Amino acid sequence: MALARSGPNLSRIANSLGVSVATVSNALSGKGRVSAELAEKIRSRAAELGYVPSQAGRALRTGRSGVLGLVLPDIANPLFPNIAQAIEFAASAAGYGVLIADSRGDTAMQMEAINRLIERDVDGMVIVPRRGTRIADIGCPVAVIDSPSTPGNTVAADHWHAGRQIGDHLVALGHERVVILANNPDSNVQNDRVGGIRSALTPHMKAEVIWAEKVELNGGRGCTLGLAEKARQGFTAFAAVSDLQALRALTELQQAGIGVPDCASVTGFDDLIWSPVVTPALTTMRMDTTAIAEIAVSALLDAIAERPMVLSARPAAKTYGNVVSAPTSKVPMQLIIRQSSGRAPSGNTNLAEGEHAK
Amino acid sequence: MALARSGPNLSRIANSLGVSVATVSNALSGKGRVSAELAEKIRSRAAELGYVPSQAGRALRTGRSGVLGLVLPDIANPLFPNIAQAIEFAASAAGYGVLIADSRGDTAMQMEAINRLIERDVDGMVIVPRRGTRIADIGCPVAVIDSPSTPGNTVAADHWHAGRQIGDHLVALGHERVVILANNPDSNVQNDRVGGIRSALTPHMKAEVIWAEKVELNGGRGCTLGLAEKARQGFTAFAAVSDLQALRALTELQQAGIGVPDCASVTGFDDLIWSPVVTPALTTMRMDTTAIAEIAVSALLDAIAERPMVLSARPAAKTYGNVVSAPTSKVPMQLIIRQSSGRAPSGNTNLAEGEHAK
DNA sequence: CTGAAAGCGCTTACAG
DNA sequence: CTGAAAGCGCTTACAG
Repeated sequence: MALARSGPNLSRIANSLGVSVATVSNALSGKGRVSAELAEKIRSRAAELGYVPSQAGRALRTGRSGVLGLVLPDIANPLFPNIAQAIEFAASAAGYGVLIADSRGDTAMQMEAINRLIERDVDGMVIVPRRGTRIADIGCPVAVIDSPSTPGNTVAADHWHAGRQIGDHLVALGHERVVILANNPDSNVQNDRVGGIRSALTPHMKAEVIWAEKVELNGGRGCTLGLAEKARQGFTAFAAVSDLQALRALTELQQAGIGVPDCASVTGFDDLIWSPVVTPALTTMRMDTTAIAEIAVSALLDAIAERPMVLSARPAAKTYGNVVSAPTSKVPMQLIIRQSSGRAPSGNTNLAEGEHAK
Repeated sequence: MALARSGPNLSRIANSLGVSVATVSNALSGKGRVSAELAEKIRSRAAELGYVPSQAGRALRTGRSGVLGLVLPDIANPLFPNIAQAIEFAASAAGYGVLIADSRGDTAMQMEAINRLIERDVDGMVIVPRRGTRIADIGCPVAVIDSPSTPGNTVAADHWHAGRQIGDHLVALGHERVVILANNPDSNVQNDRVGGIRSALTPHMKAEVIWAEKVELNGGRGCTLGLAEKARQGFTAFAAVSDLQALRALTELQQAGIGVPDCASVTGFDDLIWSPVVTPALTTMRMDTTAIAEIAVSALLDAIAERPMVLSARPAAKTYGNVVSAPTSKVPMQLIIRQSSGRAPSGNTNLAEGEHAK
C-alpha cells in the first residue's frame, strides 16, 4: 500500500472522462495531437477538479526537478539578500523553484551545502562562492556570481569600473587626498573596487587604503578607524568599498564633529538599505542585481537544456563531463549621487571649525 | 525510453552484489531486518559507487518531498535574512531542504508564492505574512512567524516585553521625555513594541510617537524627522522600534550637532548588522531567531508526522482537514546595551553645547 | 534473513 | 486522433 497525494491526479481526470491518462497528459501539456474539443474538455475538468501536477512524478520520469539551488556564503550579510531576491524572481519567472543553502562558516560547509542541493536533484545551481574559493566541477550546471577577476567563468557587476566611477566623481569634486576604506584584502570584489578607484586618481593626488579588518586586530580596545586623525592630516574624501564601511566612516566623522559633506565626502558601495536613509544620505554605487540574476539563470537554463539526456545505460557517478557555466560577463554599476559627497573644501578652515565642536 | 539520473541507483548496487533492490533499500535505511554482514557490504558498496538516493523516487513513493517552503514578504528587507538563515539551518539539521518564495508586492503575490510552493509538493511551510494578512488553511502544515498579537497561532519574539525592557532601560537612565520612533501603524510587531515601551514609562514622563511613514508624506521635500526640534523641546531619549529608524535618528541628531549619547540616547531594535559598527554603537534588542526557527520547524515536523497518510482512495482537492500549526509561543528578546544610550543629561546645558556646534 | 511484486504520478515512443 | 504499456527510483507489506 503506497502513500498518495491528496489532490487529484491524471488518472482521476482520465477516469472521470473515460479517456486514457496518456491523452490527458498530452492534452494538458499540449504536446501530443489531441482533438481541440477533447483537449478543451480535459482542461476544464482538470481546472474543475483543482488538478495540480505532481512534481515528484514528473521529476522521476523526466529526470528534471524544476528546481535550482542557490548557495550563499552568508544569507544574513546584507550584500546577499538582494541577489537572492533577484535570483528567486528570475527563477520563478522561468517556472523554477529555488532551494537555498547557506554555506556559513568555512569552505567545508560550502561543499556540504552544495552536496545537499545535489541530493535534492537540483537541475543547476547559482553559487556565490566564499572568498578565495574555486568551484570545482560538481556534475551539474553551475553559474558563479563573483568578481570578474575570479578565475573561471563568472557573472558579476563590473566592480573595477564602478570603482573608477567613484574615483572620477571624487576627482571632479576637487578632492586631493582620499582614504580608501576596505575590509578584507582577500576579496576579489574589494580589490577590484579599490583598483578602480585608484586608477581614476591623478598622479598628484594622495591615496591611502585602510583595511578595516586589520585595524580592528591592531587597534586593541578602540573600535575607531582613526578617521578623524586622517581628516586632520588633510584627507577630505573617504571612499568606502562597502556601504557598511561608509556608514562606519560617516558616523565616526560625525561623532568627531567633522561635518559631512562640508568637511569631508563619504561614499559607499552597493546602495544598501540604509544609504538613502541616513543623514546625509550616502553617495554610492548600485549593482544591477536583476540583470546579474537574469544572466545567471538564463545561462543555467541553457546549460540544462543542452545537457545530454542520460539514458538508461548510466555512467558511473562522477563521470559527467565538464559543465559549461555562463561565459564571464560584467554588468555595469550605477553611480547614485546623494548628499554625503560634496565639493572638496578649499582650505582647512572648515575642518578646524568642525573639530571645534567636539 | 525514459530519462535517468546520472548517478548509480539502488538496482545498480543490487546487481553488482547479486542481491535484490529491496534488500539494498532495507540495508541502507536500516529498516528491514538484514544480516549485519550483508548490510555492511551493501553500505560500503554504496559509498564506493557514490550512491545518492533519488529524492524524486522517494518522494513519489512516500508522498513526502523532504522540502519545506519559506514565504517571506521581502527577502531584501534586513529583518528577514536572519530568519531565513535560521530556518535554513534548522531545516537542514532535520534533513529538510528549504524552498524560498518572496511575496514581494501585494497580498495577491503572497498567495501566488504559497501556491508555487504547494505545486512543488512542500511538506509544510513557514510563513512570515505580509502586514495585516491572515493565512487561511492552505491544506498543508503551516507555521506562522509574526507578532503574538496576530490572530491565530504564531511563533514570535515577545515584542511587547522587549519594548518594556527598552522602556525600563530608559527609565533607569533617568530620561524624562522620550520620542518613540516607529514606521508603520499597521504593523502588529511595531505596535507591540511601542506598547511595551510606553508601559514602562512612569506617569510623570512624557512620550510621543512619531510614525515615520506619515512624516515623509507630510514633510514634502525634507527627509528629516524633525528630531533636532524635538531635542530642543527637551526630549532626551529616542527609542526607535527598528534599527533602521534608530540609524536615521542617530545620524540626524549627529548632523544637527546633537551629541549621542551625551545629549540624547538612541535605541533601536533587532540588532541589525550596522548596530555594533556605527559610532556610537547602538543599544538595541536582539531576537533569538535560532529559537524561533527551531520552534517553527519542529512544530512543522510534528504536524507533518501526525498528518493522516492519505491512501489510494483520495479525497477531492481542497478537502484536507484543518491543519494545526504551532501553538502560539513567545520567545524573549535580549537587551544589548551599547554606547548610544547614556545617562540622561541633568539639565539642558549639554544640549545647548551640542546645538552650538551646528 | 531475503526477495518478488506492486505502485506512487508522470511522460513518451509506439501501435492502432 | 487515441490508448496500452513501459519505466523513471524508491519503499513497503507480504511471502518464502
